[in-house]
Amino acid sequence: MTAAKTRARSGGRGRPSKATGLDLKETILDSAEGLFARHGFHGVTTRQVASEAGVDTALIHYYFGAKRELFDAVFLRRADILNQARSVSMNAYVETFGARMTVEGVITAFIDPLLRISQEGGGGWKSYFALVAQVNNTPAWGGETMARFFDPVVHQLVDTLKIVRPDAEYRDLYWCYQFLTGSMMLALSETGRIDTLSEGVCHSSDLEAVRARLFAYCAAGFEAVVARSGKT
Amino acid sequence: MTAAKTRARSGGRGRPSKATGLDLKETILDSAEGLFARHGFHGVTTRQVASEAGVDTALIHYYFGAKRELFDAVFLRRADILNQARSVSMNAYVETFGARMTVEGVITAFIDPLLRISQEGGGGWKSYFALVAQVNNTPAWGGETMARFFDPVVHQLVDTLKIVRPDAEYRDLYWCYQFLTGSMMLALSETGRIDTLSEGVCHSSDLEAVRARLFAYCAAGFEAVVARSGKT
DNA sequence: GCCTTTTTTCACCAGGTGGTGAAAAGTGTA
DNA sequence: TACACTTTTCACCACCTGGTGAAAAAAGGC
Repeated sequence: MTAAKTRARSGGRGRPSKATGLDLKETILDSAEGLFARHGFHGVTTRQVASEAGVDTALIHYYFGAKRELFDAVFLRRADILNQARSVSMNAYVETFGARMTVEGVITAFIDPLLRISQEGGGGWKSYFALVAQVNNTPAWGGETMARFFDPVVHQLVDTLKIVRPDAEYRDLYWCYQFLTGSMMLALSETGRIDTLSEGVCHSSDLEAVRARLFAYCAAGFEAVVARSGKT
Repeated sequence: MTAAKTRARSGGRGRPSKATGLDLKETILDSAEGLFARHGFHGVTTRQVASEAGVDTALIHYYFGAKRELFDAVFLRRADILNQARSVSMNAYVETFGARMTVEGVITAFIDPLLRISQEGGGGWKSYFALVAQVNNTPAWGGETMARFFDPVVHQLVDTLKIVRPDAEYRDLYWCYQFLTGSMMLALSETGRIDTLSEGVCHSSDLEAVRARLFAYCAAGFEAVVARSGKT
């Protein structure tokens, strides 16, 4: 519905207004992304996607094949952008600070691109992060899906942290990463839970508040775990 | 299937072996719990639940009504036990340590009951935690569901932390709780992601490893956030 | 034994599901 | 114009969905 209106409105007087081909493909992905993010894979029907995109059901299968392939296409579309942004951010940090790197700096370089993209990248990204958070907590097939798309950049984080704290054990690094990703994904998915929980004091849409706390939180936690492990 | 076999096997030679009434109700809840945990609410059909419980589909509606009510029954069944265990644990900590309480102690009293229950409470609890983790990351209705069942004990945590660090602002406390709950739920849901990510170094089923790190991690993060906020 | 109440099964419904095949409409090229 | 090709629509299928009502079976009270 929404997308259909937008599409019809988009062409002003000059150009032919109807989206076609690749544009329409993109429209379908947008609708699917929003719906999957809100209701999960099984909570969405191809009919709903088609309806919101203002498109016939058969067209979805024409472009993407089965429903699951549509889901993968949604997941894949932004994964590359995300991975590249994080990789660039971390490389830049390493090259700029070299031997003066800190744990908090590395973690910031890892997380901040996501916050910035969520803030500046438009509405689609918020849906996407909610989707990833949901997949991250899906036991059945979430683990492999996450691994398939995001493992390399995580290994880059772990390796960089290992440079900053050479004495740290990999066991600790991986566990700390899991704690970190749990916090980060929940914050990025903006479920609204903190709004009601805090009775209006905090807002899950306030990513600036997240930025002001999450980096320090994770870094301190990391240092504490490493220190405790070394002590034992 | 599984449950049906168990049920048939359970009665040895003496007693009538067939479960009935409340026992059967419990069997249905068990099957539903495991399936919902793995595949989410929409990923499970009442037929699957019935089949795994070795029961007719209509019996599910006879006992629980609509599918959503079955889900709520699953969610509710263990919520009370959970909340009471946590509340008792925190009260005991407060009474035992009084003015000598620490942030890490409070956080441990809040989280450890869940770890212990997951380790000692039998297989159903692991499914249940996976289920809660999934609901926690569901934007559509996860927020209200979590609030409905778990808000009171969270407020107890926040209030206790406020006693330990009276200068801390509530904003910081709530954000730290969100970070904490993200880490905790992901660890408890045992998605298996850390196994593949760490290439066998860590195992998501190793809750002892979680216990050895998560409390210190969260406590240090909390202290860092509070310190940073006070400095500003 | 009989009778009432609860528990369990069976047959079934209206509507929705993912997906397909062929026709139609549109587009570009000559 | 005619032609080949891509994109979009339409009608449709076999199957599954949550849910119901009545009959059957079991359990309990007397």
